[in-house]
Amino acid sequence: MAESLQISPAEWDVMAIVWESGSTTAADVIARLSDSHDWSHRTIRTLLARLVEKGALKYTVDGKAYIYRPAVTREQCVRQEGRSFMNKVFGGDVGALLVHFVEDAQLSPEEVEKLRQLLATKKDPRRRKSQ
Amino acid sequence: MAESLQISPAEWDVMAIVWESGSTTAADVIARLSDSHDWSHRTIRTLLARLVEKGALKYTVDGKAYIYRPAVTREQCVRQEGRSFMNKVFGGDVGALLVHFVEDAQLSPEEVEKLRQLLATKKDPRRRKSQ
DNA sequence: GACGATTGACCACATCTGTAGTACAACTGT
DNA sequence: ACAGTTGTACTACAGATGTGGTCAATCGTC
Repeated sequence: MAESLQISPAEWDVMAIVWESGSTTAADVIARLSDSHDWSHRTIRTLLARLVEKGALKYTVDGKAYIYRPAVTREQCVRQEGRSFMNKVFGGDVGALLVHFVEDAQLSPEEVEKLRQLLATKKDPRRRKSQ
Repeated sequence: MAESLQISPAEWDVMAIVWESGSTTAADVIARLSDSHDWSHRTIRTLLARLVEKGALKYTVDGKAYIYRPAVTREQCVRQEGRSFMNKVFGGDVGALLVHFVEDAQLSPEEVEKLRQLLATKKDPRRRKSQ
């Protein structure tokens, strides 16, 4: 199935809402984006249409309006975006990427601990498991 | 100074070389990119010109050719790109970002250990800082 | 049943990107 | 001094992106 979807930053904001909702209408997306963005509803409708065109969203008709649903999973897109970012900025070096974000970020002690535990499971191959 | 430079993926490949070299000529960049990319030298010259125009590179004239040098540091750009990526894909949640990359990546035991140590310095405020 | 609000379809338009081509000047070898 | 080589400047052009307008169908309302 359609690999390598190109989702632009503005489109991500729309996808984020649809992923979160599972299924929504344009009106809902518009309402939810109005807090964070100063976009015309036209703009958002255009983005929705483009996402459908790209195959990132699908819709069913419900009376007058469309019900939008994701056609790709968030994980899929995150993985893809993540890889292309990693390649672009860190030349594919995950280690460097992680070091950068750990250094740049303000992590709470809880997050640090969580990550250390997560790393612990990565260190020991026996606990790696399931591919 | 000039915040928010927009450096495209293709331009990053060029910048990567200039950052690494400190200062180079177009010919050198072209030569070094020929391994990894199948770009016409025209394309690379265009990218160099655009980067100068954007203020990411500067040059001095040396006889016939230009000597290009970075006008912005790699760290600056990495930080900026990192943040916009984090905001776009992870809604600004560094923790989620780190978890994602740790899970997605194949880290060598050495890398895991290095990261755990790095995290250790983050956890304890007393050891923070030290450079 | 006409009317305004809502919604999708289609259109527009400037800018950015990827990817080059053309023109022209300078340096170089003979 | 002239031609080839090399380098920069200017131009091109299609597809992606951000941003939004016009139009016509539809739906609820008076």
